Amino acid sequence: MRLLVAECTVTYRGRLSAHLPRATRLIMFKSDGSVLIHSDGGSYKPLNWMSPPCVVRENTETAEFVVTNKSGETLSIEVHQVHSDNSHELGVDPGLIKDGVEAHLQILLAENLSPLGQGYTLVRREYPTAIGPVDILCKSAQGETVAVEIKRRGEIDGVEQLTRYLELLNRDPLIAPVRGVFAAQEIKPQARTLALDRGISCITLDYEALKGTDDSSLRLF
Amino acid sequence: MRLLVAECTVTYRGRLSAHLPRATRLIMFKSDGSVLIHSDGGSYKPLNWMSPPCVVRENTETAEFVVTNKSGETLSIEVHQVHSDNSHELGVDPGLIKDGVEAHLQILLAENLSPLGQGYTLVRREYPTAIGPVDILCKSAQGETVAVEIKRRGEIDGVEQLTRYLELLNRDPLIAPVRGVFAAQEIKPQARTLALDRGISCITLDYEALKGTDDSSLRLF
DNA sequence: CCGTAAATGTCGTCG
DNA sequence: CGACGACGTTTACGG
Repeated sequence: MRLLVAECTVTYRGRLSAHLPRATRLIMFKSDGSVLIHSDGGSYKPLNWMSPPCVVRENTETAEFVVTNKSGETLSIEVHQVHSDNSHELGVDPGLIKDGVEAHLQILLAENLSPLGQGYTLVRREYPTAIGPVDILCKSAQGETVAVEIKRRGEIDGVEQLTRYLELLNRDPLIAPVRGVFAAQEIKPQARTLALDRGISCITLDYEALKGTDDSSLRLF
Repeated sequence: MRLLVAECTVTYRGRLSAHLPRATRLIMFKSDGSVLIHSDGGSYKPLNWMSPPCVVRENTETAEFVVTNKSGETLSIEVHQVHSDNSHELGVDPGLIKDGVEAHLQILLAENLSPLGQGYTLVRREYPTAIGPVDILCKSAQGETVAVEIKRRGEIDGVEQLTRYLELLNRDPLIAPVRGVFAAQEIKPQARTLALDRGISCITLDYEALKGTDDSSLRLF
């Protein structure tokens, strides 16, 4: 990894055009060819960048870098003044371990359907359909089939997604009628309104409470 | 901006939990308090990070950094061995200039509706409804009202969005019936199929051609 | 390689 | 400050 702190001017041409006027920035060259240009603020997103796979060509005469990828996108970096230029050998990273994403909510809810109500039984998780898998398919105490869509944050998109599944499932006379449940840690008002308008019920999930009922906790770290 | 290249172990606890085993990485401390941890590969997204506003507390005894934000999320960085540690004064960045995003497509199409067909007239751009603004509302040569949804890349979500607008607009007897047009630089096959199934027509837009018809080109850089 | 869905999404805008 | 949609979304996963 090469870290170049320099006054520079940058232009990207590709899916759109973007230009950075002359200023001092950090230019990060990663060993896979990717390049990131960071200012001293903002969030993790660089001002400008090129994702791998790509090739860096350095012109030492003109102090210009041109980074290109296969689709013909280019990132041109004109270096006016170098403040610092250091390279480091970092090696391959062992990578990130995560816990608490949607997949975990799905596993925990499938193991314990009680947030849905009494007497629910699991048909299967990731129930396959022609337009993608339904997160959880189960049956209520009364024997109704119930499709559950799980989100960390419940927004309109998720309701639309569940609606498409329900439409398809209800065309199958073997399992119709199917009722929909929208389950999320947090449900936005507009999503709740749309769901209820379509006869889909909403429940909010408590990840910590779900994890408390799980006998296989403390697995990751 | 402080650039620390070091062997480290990192743990994030917040919306989820995430852990990075011991390895050599770049730790970037920005002047607004934000912290980014990068490996020597992958794309622009750091392995782990904390977004501003947040506070960094350094414990020089234990060689540990703890970064906290208002919501109580924490990022703990345990430093085992320092390879390099440099700070730089970068100043405020003048920021990025962009050209070619959806807003430009919308402006250009509103100025010249000919891609829709002959004799179309603009009612207004960003036509307000209760569930959000319709990109372009116009009338055909035959006097039909037409709602246009513009995307750079046309996918299913965009068709769903236009469908919701059409449903709402068609409830208003003053402007009903309203026909839908899905316009994008590129339309995914599944989105096209869904649109046509719902009686929505699809057109692909050529940004360069649209810009060619625009008298106010070459404004940005 | 395409297509879909998730994301500690982030970022802008508008109320 | 929340809601909502765009993003050079990126990233992971499945066919």
